Amino acid sequence: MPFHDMVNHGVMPVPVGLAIAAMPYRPIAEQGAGTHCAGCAARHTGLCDALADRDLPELAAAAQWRTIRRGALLMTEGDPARYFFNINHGTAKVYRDLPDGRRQITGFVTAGYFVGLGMAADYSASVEAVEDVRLCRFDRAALRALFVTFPSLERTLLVATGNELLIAQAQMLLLGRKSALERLASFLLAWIEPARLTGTRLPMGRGDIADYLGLTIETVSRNFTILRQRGLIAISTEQEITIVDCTGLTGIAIGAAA
Amino acid sequence: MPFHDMVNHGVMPVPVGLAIAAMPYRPIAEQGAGTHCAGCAARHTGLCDALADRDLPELAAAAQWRTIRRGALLMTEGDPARYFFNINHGTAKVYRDLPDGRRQITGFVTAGYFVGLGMAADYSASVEAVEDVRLCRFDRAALRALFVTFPSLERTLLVATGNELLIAQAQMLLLGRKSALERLASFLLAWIEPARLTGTRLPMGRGDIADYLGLTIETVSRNFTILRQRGLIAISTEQEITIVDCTGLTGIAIGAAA
DNA sequence: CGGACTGTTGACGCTTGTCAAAGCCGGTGG
DNA sequence: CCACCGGCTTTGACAAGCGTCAACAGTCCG
Repeated sequence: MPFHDMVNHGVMPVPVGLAIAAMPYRPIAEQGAGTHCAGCAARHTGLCDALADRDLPELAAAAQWRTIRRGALLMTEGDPARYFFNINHGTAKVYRDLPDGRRQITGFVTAGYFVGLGMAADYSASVEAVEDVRLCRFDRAALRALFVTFPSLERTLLVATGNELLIAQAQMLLLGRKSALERLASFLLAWIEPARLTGTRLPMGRGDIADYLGLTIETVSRNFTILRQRGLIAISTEQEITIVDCTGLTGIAIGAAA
Repeated sequence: MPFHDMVNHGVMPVPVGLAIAAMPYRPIAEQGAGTHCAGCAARHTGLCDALADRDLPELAAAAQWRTIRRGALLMTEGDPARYFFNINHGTAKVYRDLPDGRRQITGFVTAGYFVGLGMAADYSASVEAVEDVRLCRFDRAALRALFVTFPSLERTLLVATGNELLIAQAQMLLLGRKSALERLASFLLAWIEPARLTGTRLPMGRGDIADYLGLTIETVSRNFTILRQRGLIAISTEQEITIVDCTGLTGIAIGAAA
């Protein structure tokens, strides 16, 4: 449900992968993925979507299923980039830190997203699970070798990386030029299905939202209150959020004059 | 000479293409590129570097040489994305605007850079020449068709797009978390060769720097003065800039405590 | 010489950050 | 069942960094 296609001006554009509708829970520890790929619920939302069924085993040989607990790290900035990830379920935050502790979350990744697209020798950012995450982990070297046999893998990654770049451009506009209220409105429109009448619980806390929008926790909280008092959103005691006035919220998000 | 490899924290990472050393000026109007490719000064800095000499004619068939005057647009946000560009000389700015006129420059592109990497149906940003620009213009549809014959083209673009993404992440950290002084220091380190003793003239004006760093012209100007007064840089009357204290400037740029 | 453009500097105000405290909720243990 | 504790969120008072408005200086060019 997160990340909807909005108008161009800075409301976040479409994501790299579509969220999958539902994902039956199967208690998977750590194992090779070979036997699972064909019937995998993420069969057509991930990297494997680039291949035909008969070619899946070759890809599966380079992959492993993993479950990452909330708060655990998928990767750490500066470590050798051994793996490439494909999120199947859950949410993780991608971030960079400054030496004195200031943090910028450059993006949240959910089902269907790739992690590790920038192909440098070392990871360029840290990634931490915001809620429990299930994913497919690929060995980078093995994956690169498969590019020769299956150019469609490279095509899929090129499209995904290009989309990430567009999202990044929108986020630069947000961080460089939007007010706190405009940033929060943009964020909510990207994460909450506007037509949905029941409340949506965001997986990340106020601190993560602040680090994503380049603000402080207090400023985020104050602007939540402003949006609520103006009747644009509703917030339940369980922190479930509903968009009440989508038009008004969009107007704020794109920075329409006054 | 612009864009040097810095430490990780937020000083902009390496660019997608290396700047070429020198580029002899030839008054080229508008013509097919076929006869020029083999001897082109950008032969090994652009898209053509992905191909062997004997395969160049096929790529050249989809390309045209162009010269874009300072202030002219390469593309406009929202227009159908017919072309793909490879800069050979000069500097251009990539930007997005909000309806009320606020502008965010998401990047400057120089020799070796690709423009139009995010493969959407419409251009996602506007691009304007900051100084006269010479470039190779490719027809997108024709280029896509060549991907089948020459997968190495796709590989080159994937690497380039990945690098752009890393640069974008660094810029998000800059825009979201760095002070005005830290932003300017980061920018100067990316654009001026630190070891160079003679002054460097930046191709863009204060307004463009402000739009790139998410600041105003006045704030940029004030922080130039601060860096100069602290003895970190020198500025001649012709607006040529020299880095005097690279260590100190780097310390500010990465946000080292105090 | 005069006008346009770019860059610099100053005074002031507003948005946002900082510091502090209180409310709310869930979990734990008596 | 209730008291207590810890984390997260909200709210308030205040300060600081940056934006806004305005004036002025330097350069280019007619």
